Amino acid sequence: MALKYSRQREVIKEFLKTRKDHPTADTVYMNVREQYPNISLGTVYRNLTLLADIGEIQRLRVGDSVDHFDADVSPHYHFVCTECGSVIDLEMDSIDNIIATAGMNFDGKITGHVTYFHGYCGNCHKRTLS
Amino acid sequence: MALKYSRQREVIKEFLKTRKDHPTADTVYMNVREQYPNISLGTVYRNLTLLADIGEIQRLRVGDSVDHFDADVSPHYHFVCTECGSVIDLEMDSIDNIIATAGMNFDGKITGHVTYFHGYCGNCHKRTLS
DNA sequence: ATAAAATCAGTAACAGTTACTAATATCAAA
DNA sequence: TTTGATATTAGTAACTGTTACTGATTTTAT
Repeated sequence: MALKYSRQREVIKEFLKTRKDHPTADTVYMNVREQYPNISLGTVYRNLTLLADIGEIQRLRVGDSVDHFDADVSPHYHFVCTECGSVIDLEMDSIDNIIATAGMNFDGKITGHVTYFHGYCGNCHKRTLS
Repeated sequence: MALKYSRQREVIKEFLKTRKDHPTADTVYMNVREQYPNISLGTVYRNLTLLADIGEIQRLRVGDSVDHFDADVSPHYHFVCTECGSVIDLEMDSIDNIIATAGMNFDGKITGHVTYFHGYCGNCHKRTLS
C-alpha cells in the first residue's frame, strides 16, 4: 500500500490550503469540481480520509454532524458560531494543562483532548446588537 | 405545543437515570424495549431530542458520529476511550476559565465550550501494560 | 514497454437520524 | 363523564453524510 501520486489528491490538498474556513467534504467536492469537472465525491472522501490519516490535513468534528477539514495541522483551537455555523480559528494560548486537571482523579491514561468554543461570531454578534 | 404526558417518554427518562455509561439512542431502544416491547425507534429518537431540548437530559457528541445521552445535566466533563469507545464521567475541577483565554483575541462573543478527553480507560490501560 | 498495484469514476450500500401517516392517548372544558 | 382538540404513538419511508464495491485507468519500479 505504498502511496502513489494522484492528481486528484493534489488538487484537493491545494484547494484546502487556500481556505481558512474549514470546508466540509461536500464543499471541497463542489469547488474542486470546477477545476476537475468529473472528479467523484467518493474520491474526495477517500482522499480527505487518507490525507487526515497521514497527518497532512486535520479532520474537525465540531458537533454539527458534518466533518470539516483543515489544511493547518498545527495545534490550534476553533470557534463555532451557533448562529451561522461558521468555523473560525482562534488565536489563543495553549490550554493543554487541562489534561493534567482532568487526570487528577482518573485511573486511565489521558493522551489528549478535543475542545471547541461556541457563541456568536463577530458578524452575528454585531447583527444581534442592532 | 403544550407537553402531554407520555408513558414512553417517562420510561426512556427513567432508564437513562439508571445508567452512567451514556448510552446511544439504539442502546436506549434495545433496553427500553424489554419493558415496553413495541416502542418504536422513532419514538426513542423523538423523545431523546425533546428531553434534551427542554434540558432534562444532555446530548453528548464525542466524535464517534453517534449521539450519546446523559441523564446527568449538571456540568461535568467526559472521557472517551480510544480503545473500547466507552464514555466515562470525569471528576475534575471546572475549566471554564478557558473561555476567557479563548476570548482574548476574538471579536465575537464566546458563550460556552465543548471539551472531552481521550486516551486509555482504566481497563484498557491495564490491559496494554501486560 | 511491461506489469503489479494504487487510484479512479460511478454507483450502490450503509448507519444514524428525521419526517410522514393514520391510529391512539391525554386532558381541559362542557 | 363524554367530548373534542391536540399531543403522541408505531410503523415505515425518506434523507444525509459517509463508506464500500466495481471494473477501468494511472502511476511507477523494473
